[in-house]
Amino acid sequence: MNQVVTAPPRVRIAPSPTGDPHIGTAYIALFNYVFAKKHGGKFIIRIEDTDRNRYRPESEAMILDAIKWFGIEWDEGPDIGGPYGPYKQSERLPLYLEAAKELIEKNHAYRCFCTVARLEKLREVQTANKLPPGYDRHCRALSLEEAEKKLAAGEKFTIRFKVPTSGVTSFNDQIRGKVEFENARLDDLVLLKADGYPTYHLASVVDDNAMKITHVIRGEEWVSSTPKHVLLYEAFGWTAPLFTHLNLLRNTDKSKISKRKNPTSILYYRRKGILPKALRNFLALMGWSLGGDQEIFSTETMIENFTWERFSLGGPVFDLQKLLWMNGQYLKQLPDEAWVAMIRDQVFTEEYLKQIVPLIKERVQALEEFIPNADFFFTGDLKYEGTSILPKGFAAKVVAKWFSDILESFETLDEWSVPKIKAVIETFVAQNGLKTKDIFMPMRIAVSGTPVSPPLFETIQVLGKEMVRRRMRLAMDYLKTLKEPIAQNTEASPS
RNA sequence: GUCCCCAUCGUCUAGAGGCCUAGGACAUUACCCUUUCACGGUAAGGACACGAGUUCGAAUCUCGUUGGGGACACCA
Repeated sequence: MNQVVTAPPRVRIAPSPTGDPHIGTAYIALFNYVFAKKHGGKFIIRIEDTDRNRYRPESEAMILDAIKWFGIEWDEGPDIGGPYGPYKQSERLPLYLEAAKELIEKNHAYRCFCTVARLEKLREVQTANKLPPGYDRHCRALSLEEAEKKLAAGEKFTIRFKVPTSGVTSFNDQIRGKVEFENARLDDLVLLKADGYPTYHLASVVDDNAMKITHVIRGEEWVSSTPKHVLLYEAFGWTAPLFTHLNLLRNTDKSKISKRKNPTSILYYRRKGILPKALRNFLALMGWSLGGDQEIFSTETMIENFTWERFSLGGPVFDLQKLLWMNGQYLKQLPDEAWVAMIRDQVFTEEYLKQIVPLIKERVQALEEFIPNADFFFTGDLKYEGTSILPKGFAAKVVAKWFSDILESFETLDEWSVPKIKAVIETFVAQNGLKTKDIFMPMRIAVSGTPVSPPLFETIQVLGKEMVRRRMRLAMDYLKTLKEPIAQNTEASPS
């Protein structure tokens, strides 16, 4: 387990640009970075944009930006290049094609003409019969002629890996030790999709090899596909890197951290005013410790003292409260000048003020009224009280469900703009046979904390998706605490 | 359902067979400091999941049980 690192390691993180930069990415990045620096190696960022359905063009820049803010520097990456570029998988497509072809030639892969519908049906039947779902290797048995015929007929196909049907595949995880899987339990995974893009499995193996990655340090969710990767390395005749699977950050209920239950966007924490060094320290503690009682330590100290032995395997619950405490510790140490600069540069930014002013200026008569009218643009979590969040005649449970549905629609938005937000709300109102006023007041109170505020859609837009999501979730939590049978004519009173 | 991983206070963890009557931190409670609030200080409650074994001795090693998590996509 205490492996000796001889050559300088090359490690990478491989985020996919499918949305906001994720806190889990920062966590994994930190350990990759620290490990690399400890041993004088290189830390690389590679963008895995092979899923064109979930691809969000704005996401890549956001991820790089967020990691930069987080305070760890990469030695090679899509923006700065490096000796093994390009560092974006969509720009490396020929490589994967060639690799897939090579595997077919070596008889380690085959074309699969099964339709998505057939696979779905198959899975359905398997689950119904309580069998583990998996590909039944239907096309593996296809003769060469049959395959050629389908190919000539222009049938769509994927390329699947021919996984050995017997034997055992194992790997030595740097913190878990030897992990073994029976090959018979593995199914023939897709390497190349019908659209010509590779799956993660193919792309990451090909790239890790091409980029001379020595250590793959990634999340625990990859443990069960690692034997497939090992088998791929063998099929190619390449040496596999050393694997390390870190435990996943968890919600309070111990499930894998999710935006439903926690703010997961790095942007949220930046906006909140969490200091990068505090976040790094906190995330480091989610699985690693210096050894004694010291909890506050710098990333440099972590690098100096880093060993995998000090890593613990239990899935750590992400505790916002402790992060806040730790952030406070760091904040207190900062000189006043730093505070002034931070408030000017991060809180009252020109960009943010420019968005807020047009919403406020028509409702005030003197500048001093600005802050009281715009306070909720600058505060974080709001406190809800009373029952004014409930429209007359609706149960709290119902309103919570509204919020949940609207939040879901917000998630699908490809652009956070007033027209799109408006469309979501209006569609929702129409589909549920509500009156506009039914939903406006609850929404307004949820996002601004007050029944008197600037226009709703603009407010939502300016607050930003992360903040709106957070506040609506908190409002939903609050709604759940309201006693169901609300006395009809009770005045709204603080609870 | 199948496979894999994991298991110390509510939470993050220290603990690598005797230093453990299990230590620290967050949170909680009480008191002190204080015009208030906060900070700070002091204190309290609070855990080795269970059962077998190995051993003179087990939180620490082994096995089983239970519990939790992850994976089983033409997503990563």
